[in-house]
Amino acid sequence: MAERWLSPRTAGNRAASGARRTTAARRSDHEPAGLGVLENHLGYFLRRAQIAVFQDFIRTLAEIDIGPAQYSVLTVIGSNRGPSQAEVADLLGIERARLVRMLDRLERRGLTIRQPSSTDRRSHALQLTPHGQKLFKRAKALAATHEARLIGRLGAAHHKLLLKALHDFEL
Amino acid sequence: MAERWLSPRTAGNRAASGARRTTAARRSDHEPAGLGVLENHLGYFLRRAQIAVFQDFIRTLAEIDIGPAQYSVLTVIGSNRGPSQAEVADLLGIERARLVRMLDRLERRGLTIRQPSSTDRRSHALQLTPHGQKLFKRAKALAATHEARLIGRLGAAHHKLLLKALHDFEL
DNA sequence: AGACAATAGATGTCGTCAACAACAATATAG
DNA sequence: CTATATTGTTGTTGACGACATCTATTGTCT
Repeated sequence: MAERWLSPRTAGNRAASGARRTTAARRSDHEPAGLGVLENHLGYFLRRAQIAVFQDFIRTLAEIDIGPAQYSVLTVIGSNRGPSQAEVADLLGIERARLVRMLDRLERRGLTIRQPSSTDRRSHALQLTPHGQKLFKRAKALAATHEARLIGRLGAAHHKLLLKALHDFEL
Repeated sequence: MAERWLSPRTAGNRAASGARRTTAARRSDHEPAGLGVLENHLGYFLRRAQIAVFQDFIRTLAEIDIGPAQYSVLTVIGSNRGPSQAEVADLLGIERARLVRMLDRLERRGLTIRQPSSTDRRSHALQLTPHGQKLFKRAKALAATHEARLIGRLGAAHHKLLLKALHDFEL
């Protein structure tokens, strides 16, 4: 079951939309509600950073209706020659059953196809369609815009530091 | 709609369980499947780090069946005097409707209660029950174990650096 | 060569998530 | 006093995450 720290949402939060102060904001007139020990948990801040970044990504790619998960799958398919579903699922760390359903939706949108493997009749060689390639090209450009915005906000050095620190992250 | 980068899972991955190499592993004998441009996306690595940390948290607190979301809610309720649902939802950045259902489940477990507010008949003052306080105490101890393990893995300096970098994260 | 094990992909199912909508009761603003 | 906003709740939807089970096919072992 997916679990997550709950954390303050970013763009689109109710507090941002309402003109009046929220109850929480009013409360801080006397005794601000606090996060307690959550302040010391890396997981909590990882989650909220992830939410913030994902929301910016989703907003940025909204015009082509591609979310982070779809982008990951398109990227792996587009970067490898006819990978199998097992390979894609393994690489991205998702259940094969889940990938089946994602591919179903991508196929319905005409973005990817399942080609019979020439060497293993159980397998498919996944490919982007011409339409999928075109859309993926646009997705990459938009994703680059999103990442540039992150870099702008964090600073190039900070962004690089985070990328490196998280890249080597292992438990 | 919840979105996420897909990324390699950590503990419990199929590759870890099977004795034989996976298709992806075999493939690397000739042409390793790659992540493509995902390698350069902060969001991708944020997601996989978050997944790794959450899974360790969930394993660590499995004995008391408390996930990150429940822990967050219990922490805010336990750290504030009779907060309202609106306050808790605002602070944690979740929809009020969602908190209602979470509180329903926590109440069913006998961990929290909704006291009528003395000042606002629309509101509840949320509280941990004695059982909830006891369980929350145990949860804090287990969460500290989880965090200590993170610190052990990352190194205290690295952990602190990440915590600070993510703490100030804003989009 | 044949039996058995493993793999690839698919479908079913369940509880929960995330989000949106709509509503009633109550508080606040004017 | 009336209009607007807030609090909490219920309903609903598509997707997620996970597990189970199945068929077709390939690989391994004897």
